[in-house]
Amino acid sequence: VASRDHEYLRLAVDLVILTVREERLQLLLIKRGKDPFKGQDALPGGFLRADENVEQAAGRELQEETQLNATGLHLEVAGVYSAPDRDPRGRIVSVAFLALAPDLPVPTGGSDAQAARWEPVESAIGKLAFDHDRIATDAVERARGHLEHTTLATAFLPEMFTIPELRRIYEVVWGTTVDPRNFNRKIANTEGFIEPVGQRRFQPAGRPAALYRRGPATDLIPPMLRS
Amino acid sequence: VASRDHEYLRLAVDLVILTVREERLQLLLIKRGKDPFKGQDALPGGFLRADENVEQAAGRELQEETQLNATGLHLEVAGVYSAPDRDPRGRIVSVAFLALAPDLPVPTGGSDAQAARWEPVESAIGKLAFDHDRIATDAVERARGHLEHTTLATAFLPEMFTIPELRRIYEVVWGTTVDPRNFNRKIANTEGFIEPVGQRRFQPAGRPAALYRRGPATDLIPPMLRS
DNA sequence: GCAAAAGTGTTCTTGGTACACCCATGG
DNA sequence: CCATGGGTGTACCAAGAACACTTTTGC
Repeated sequence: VASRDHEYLRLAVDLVILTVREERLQLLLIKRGKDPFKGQDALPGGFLRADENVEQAAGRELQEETQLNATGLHLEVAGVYSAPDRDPRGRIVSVAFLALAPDLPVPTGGSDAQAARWEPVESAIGKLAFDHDRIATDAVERARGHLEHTTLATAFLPEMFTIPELRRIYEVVWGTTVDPRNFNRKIANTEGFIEPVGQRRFQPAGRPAALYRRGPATDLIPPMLRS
Repeated sequence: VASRDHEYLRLAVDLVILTVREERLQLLLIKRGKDPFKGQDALPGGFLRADENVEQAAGRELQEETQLNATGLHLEVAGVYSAPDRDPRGRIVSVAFLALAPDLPVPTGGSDAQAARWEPVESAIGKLAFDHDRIATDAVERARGHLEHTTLATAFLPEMFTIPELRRIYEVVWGTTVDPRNFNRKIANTEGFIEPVGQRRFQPAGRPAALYRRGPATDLIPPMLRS
């Protein structure tokens, strides 16, 4: 492992996959199948291979450990964690990725993991293996900021969605309330955020909501600030 | 070097150090003293050592290669570059750092580097070694965005500065003009951005400008948008 | 008709933009 | 007094906040 100055090391990717499910912000966790931390909850992840970059490694690990398909999922680097003693197995530096996913079917366990499941962020953070509590905390805060300045909130929703559903994403992720009347006009006035699909969604009660899909815009100008 | 799946590798840090100098945004470059790319311009940087994290490695390399002191300099991770063939010496993944520095004395060459110097970003980018053109381009855009949402513009200035000097930072980094009258009130109304020091700076002509120092605020709310 | 939820209009206020004007210095 | 640049005041307008009201469904 070591050479001059211990400069050879292994590079891991760890994934913070968030979704909004049952009106709560939830985090994808696996139960570790091996030591160290066997049986404890952790972020999905794994080691970089010789023929891939970190983005490809993140997509592959997501598929292997959770059966989720990474195509179409927004995956971005959220941080680098490199404390020399962060992993008892030796010198391992981790590149953390953040992804926002729609409310997908509960994932099943894959190769290295005994089981994968969604858990609300408040109860998940505080009991994770390695330095994953810190990684998850940082990534969640990054996701909250993204909603202010980008159109990424739609990544939490399926292909077609209503404006009230989009608003609830903001409320759940931020833990605040958002005025439905003002939200509607804000979204409608932002060119390219959403595009009408010409259908409506019927519900148990109340007026049906119009359906939309994602538009081409990525930045939200002016930003939507948390109150 | 290689083990199963070539999973052992070396981790480098590369530094994008920006300053505003002679009314232009400039980038700190070194001329490479060794192959590969010997004699070509590149970003300062080097390998992670066994007993340090990437932030410490970035500060150490900055000191070694450019004699600049990293204490007090804002250093942040700006990206991870991990294409398998990005370095002809083998599998090397690089963590890019961004730093904003005041107009410091021209640095002298250090250990690995034959010479270090400032060069305007427009002429520097396009001729750098490795994938450093890409790294520098990404980091410069990140710095431009920081000025909109944070108070980091003051990092380009010495401890005491005037409001017109701060305004020129925005103009130079963004390549736009900013109305001096409106800029003054915008800054003054942002609690904690700057604090008056009670002195004035005399100049060849015109009314002396009041001196300020950085305040405790880090975020700029509401943001200062580029026109 | 009534409850429930979607969606519109209206007012108020805040903050950005544009620009006229005044202030403080050196020569 | 004039040139030069720093700094203030004011009028206008766009966008956010608060909230009354209308629309469209199921029962």
